[in-house]
Amino acid sequence: MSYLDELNDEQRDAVKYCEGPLLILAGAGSGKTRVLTFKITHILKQNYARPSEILAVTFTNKAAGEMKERILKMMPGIYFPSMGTFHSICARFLRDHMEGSAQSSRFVIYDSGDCRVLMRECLKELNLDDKVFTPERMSSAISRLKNKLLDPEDFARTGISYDSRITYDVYCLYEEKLKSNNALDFDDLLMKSVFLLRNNKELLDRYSRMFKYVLIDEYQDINHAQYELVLLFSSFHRKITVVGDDDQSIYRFRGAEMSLLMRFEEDFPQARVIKLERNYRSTKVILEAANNLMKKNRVRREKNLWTDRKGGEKIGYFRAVTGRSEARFVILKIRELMRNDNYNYRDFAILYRTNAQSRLFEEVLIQEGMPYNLIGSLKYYERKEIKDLLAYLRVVVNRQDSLSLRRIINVPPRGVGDVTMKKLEHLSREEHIDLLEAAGRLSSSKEGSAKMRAQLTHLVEVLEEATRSLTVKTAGAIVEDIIDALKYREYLTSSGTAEGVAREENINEFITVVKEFESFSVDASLEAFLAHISLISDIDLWEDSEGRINLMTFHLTKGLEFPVVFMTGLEEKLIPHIMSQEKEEDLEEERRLCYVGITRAMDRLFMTHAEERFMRGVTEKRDVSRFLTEIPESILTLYGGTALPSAFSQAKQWKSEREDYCRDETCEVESLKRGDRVTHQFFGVGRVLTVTGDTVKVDFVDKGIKRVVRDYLSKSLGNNAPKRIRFQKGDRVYHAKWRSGVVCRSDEESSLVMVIFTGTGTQFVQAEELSPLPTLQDKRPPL
DNA sequence: ACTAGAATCGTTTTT
DNA sequence: CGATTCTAGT
Repeated sequence: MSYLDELNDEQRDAVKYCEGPLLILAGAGSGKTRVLTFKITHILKQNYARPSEILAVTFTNKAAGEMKERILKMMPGIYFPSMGTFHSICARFLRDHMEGSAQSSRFVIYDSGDCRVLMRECLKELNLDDKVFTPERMSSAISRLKNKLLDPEDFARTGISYDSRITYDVYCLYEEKLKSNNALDFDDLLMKSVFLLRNNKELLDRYSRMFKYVLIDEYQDINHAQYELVLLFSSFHRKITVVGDDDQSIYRFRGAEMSLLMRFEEDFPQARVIKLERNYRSTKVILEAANNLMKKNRVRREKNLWTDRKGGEKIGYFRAVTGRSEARFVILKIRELMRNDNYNYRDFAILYRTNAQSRLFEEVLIQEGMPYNLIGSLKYYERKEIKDLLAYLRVVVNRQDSLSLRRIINVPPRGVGDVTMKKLEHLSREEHIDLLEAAGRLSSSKEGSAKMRAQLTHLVEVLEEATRSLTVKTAGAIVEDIIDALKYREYLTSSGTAEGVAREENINEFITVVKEFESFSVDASLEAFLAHISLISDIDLWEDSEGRINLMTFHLTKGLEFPVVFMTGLEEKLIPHIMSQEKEEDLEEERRLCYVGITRAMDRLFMTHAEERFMRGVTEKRDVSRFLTEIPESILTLYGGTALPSAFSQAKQWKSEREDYCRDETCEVESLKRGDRVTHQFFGVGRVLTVTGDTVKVDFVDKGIKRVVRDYLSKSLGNNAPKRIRFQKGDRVYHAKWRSGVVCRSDEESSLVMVIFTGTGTQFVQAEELSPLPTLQDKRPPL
């Protein structure tokens, strides 16, 4: 059994124990993924079960994919039907078995944006004060209920206060709307699965007998509904393996209950418990920082994470003046490490608490011409034209989806406005027909203009025709049909604007995505495509082999590791976040979040923060995070900054870098003030009006008042005539709004440039709005 | 019905 | 600051 030799004693125990329930308490970096994959391989090799008899739940689809890949390397040709996230497994389960119940198997999955729209409708209908009962608050209240498996009736039995009366009304209406749209939200996927299993003994029997082994990863982050699901699926064989680490529980806000991990032995009294405490990932110094931090938490299992790796570099600490100089420090440090220690871009992770912090890093990275990967800005599916297209497709699959129909009923414009919509809604309610049917009827009546009716008739026909072709055509073919029939391209490009052409490009990209899906998916139907699209997460799309610096939130790093990690924005109000500083449980969760970040680092760790931060238009003073002060001074190395926080006032160790990072702030920045004469590459000569953070408002002689990023200005000494720059295919460019991109086409005549932007896709912009960026070859680390 | 400009508002993490 | 919603005017 050669594969078992690669494991340590505890890991091997965990792999070989297949007789009953098992709890693996796996500290950070202790090789839990390895244990899980080996265990599944072991089960298969020993013929304890077949692949279809194993239920394996991971935290992301990506993790599931990697696990499958690794097992496939050891045992080629295997297919695992039940390996994935709770949500994807449940979606599949419901699609297979919900036929005949309230929501049919053709349901669509509403994302949080869709749910917000739906919730807004509810609140409006109930005439609730939307200052007090905001869609966000009500949504999260209902989400909590669903995670606790309480349907409106269950909830009604538990409380009677005025607020809960309102919640009850909202919940009922919200559910009603979901039902009438034949839609489910994320929480429904879990809750309805549990209800289905509870109410259908035959189904429960079948599934629980089928799953001879149930394995759950990241058990510390499961919520009540998921827990119930685990119990149900494993109820027959009770051969359940869960892996978790209470110190890494960071999803309380979405219902995760750490206590479920804590009480596993009570739920399964005969359970074995195996602790994996040997860390293979990090240096001793990094573990010491992590362990010291976690000692401060009260609610946790005692543990002793250890490594026999030698000490390693001390943790780099940098206190910057502004957010921008913090970013600059990080990027220059990366340069230096690449130069001295042969690191590749992909070895670095820049981590932060909130997505808003990524901006500064992006800006500096762009300036420096360094490639990066921004994870968690899944902008693609948020683009208008893509959402429109998805809305069409949803209606095709599920004509009851009135939310989606409403979105596209007047796109392209068909003369359907508020008045017509009101009529349609009325008709739909009176006649008990869906909205699409109502549109069909109205279009053959005498109501409204003839032109509008003709166009409505066409729309209904196109959609219904697409629905009929569902069984015979692939997703891609249907998408193309609809785009052609509705002249969607023409609609986008008719305005003749650059934006329109860019949107058309995005449509092409979408078609490519659909076709790609067709080629790798077993099921190439439109339904399958829509289901797939709505359940992929940010991290699923991350490709780590690309040779780019990685930017992401602390939350998204779970399960990942990087040779060099930068933890940034370690300030009070950011981490612990201002919203999580009051309650002890919240605070402890923030500390765990910090712990998760620290334990991602393999070789080197840097912790940074800024004295002041520019957010939402104002600059605010910031204090160092209490978590940073919980790390012993003795394992920190202080890099230059303007001052030391009081907690470190004893430390004397200063580095020569100091001057480097201060220069940006004190010299260049300080020197730019109102009245200064400046030159901009494209706008020419002007005078500074105001300086706000990183943005400077300048009154240009030729171009008038514009706001530009400070870095693209230089103090002007003479009358440097601005040159017009020609862009060509392949040039890297920067745009104030869309940020970095690569030139695709350039039209001399109109000075329009087509750019594919990293985050936002294709756009057409005026050449004047672009600044050239150094190509990767040009920009070597400075010596 | 549609549009452009004004006003408002929110401060986190995500399947 | 920036995204979203509201409003007034065509």
